Amino acid sequence: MKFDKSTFAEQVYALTKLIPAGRVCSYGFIAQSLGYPKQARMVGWALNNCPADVPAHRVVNRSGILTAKLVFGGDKMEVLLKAEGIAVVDDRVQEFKKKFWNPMEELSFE
DNA sequence: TGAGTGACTGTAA
DNA sequence: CTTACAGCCACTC
Repeated sequence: MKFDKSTFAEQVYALTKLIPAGRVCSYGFIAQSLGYPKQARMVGWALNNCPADVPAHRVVNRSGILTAKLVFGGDKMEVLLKAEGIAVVDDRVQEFKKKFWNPMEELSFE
């Protein structure tokens, strides 16, 4: 594991920061990538306490739904995503499968 | 110490 | 894709 030196939350931040603009990822996938397949809720918790430099708006649930939008406090999340080229309709990411970012492809986690 | 809650997910219908 | 149920962990009261 590449981030095993950091805490779970720090790992989440690190991975989230690596998400390229115009791409999104799911809580569960991040958790799984870090070695905690059932800790999706902890990813959400971590991002809830995330520093300002973490692009948490690129992280959605498995259906591509902007569950964090409400917590973001308005439509900031949706605006940010749209600014990066991600179509958002009714709190849902359009072409979610296509926009999904797979950490394994970029980082060669093995 | 224990019950309640949550930025979730897998399975089933 | 949605809805419903159960499981999961950390945090708050």
